[in-house]
Amino acid sequence: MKQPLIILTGPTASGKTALSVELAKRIGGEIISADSMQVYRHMDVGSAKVTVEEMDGVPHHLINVLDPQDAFNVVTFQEMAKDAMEKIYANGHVPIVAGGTGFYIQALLYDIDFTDNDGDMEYRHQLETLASEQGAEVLHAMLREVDPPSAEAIHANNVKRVIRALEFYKKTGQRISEHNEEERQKKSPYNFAYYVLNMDRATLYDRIDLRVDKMVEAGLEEEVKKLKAMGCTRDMVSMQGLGYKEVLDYLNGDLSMEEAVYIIKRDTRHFAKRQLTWFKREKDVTWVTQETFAFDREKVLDWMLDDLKKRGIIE
RNA sequence: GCCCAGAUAGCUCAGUUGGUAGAGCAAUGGACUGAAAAUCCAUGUGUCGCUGGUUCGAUUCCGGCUCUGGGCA
Repeated sequence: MKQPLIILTGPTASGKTALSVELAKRIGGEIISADSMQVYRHMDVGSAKVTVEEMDGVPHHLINVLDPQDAFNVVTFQEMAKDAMEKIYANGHVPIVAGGTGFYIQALLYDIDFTDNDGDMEYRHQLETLASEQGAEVLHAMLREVDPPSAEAIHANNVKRVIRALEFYKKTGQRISEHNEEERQKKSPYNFAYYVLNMDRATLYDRIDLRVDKMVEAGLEEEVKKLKAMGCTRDMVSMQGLGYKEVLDYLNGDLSMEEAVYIIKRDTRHFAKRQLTWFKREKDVTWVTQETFAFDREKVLDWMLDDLKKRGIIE
């Protein structure tokens, strides 16, 4: 018998957080955050982190578990999330994965195998300098030597992914293109429902702009100042978050606050669009268009509960 | 009131020595399997302000008008 798993996602500012808490309360669920920024402590306003009041007594996992100096990636996410799931099942509860990082959701839902090869930082840096000194084409040519299908699929300018493909080959002796092909065939080991919250694009963009303004009012600048004082720098994973890198640039005198806010809004819109592209491609997703429920949370919940029963995920 | 400079894609602007036009940004679509709030790719027709004239042909030259900046009174 497959274990139940509920996924509740959508682009930023689509209302995931509030809905996930309500859903958890109704079905006896616990929440696992699939968010690459809310894992970090001291990063509350910029990551739009759920507050303790908002949690309303519902257990949340993978929130405030790392320091901003710590690295975070899919693999650690997957490990931590699987850990949390075991505990939740042991409690007799249903895990609700809520968060906007599609890649993380995929890794968990299909139990993607990231094999046990460690990231080779030294090799990465070596390739990075090679790329910056001799150009991206050189790296791409190297990849074409060892893994032609990957070279075909990955654009030469996408240095990050070219490096990962090369690193994978070096560490495992296998082509990442073959590995990906195998993983792509996987069926989920869970009895799941994958909800994606969405709404009219213009409405979403308005909400994003409004949310960024609220973040600034809520003290984004102060938060980043503290992080900077703690020694956080742009090269850290945590400081690549939207809102953080821009305010850091502002604090370093490279931008005016006005410019920083403009960029945060713009890039958050771009991000939301990318999230949507990801979910569109993901199979087995159930789209939840907010307009059809007149943006009424109760109505959405009623519909979801009904849908979950039909799927046999809850009783 | 007079003088000068503008008026071209949603925005900022370039350009056509007269043969109906192009960049950046925005926007849209896409990729993604150990950096993913990251990284990367693709897509550019718009009464060239309005109106007369010159011309085979005007967005481009000339006149008038309207609007917007700036300057002088």
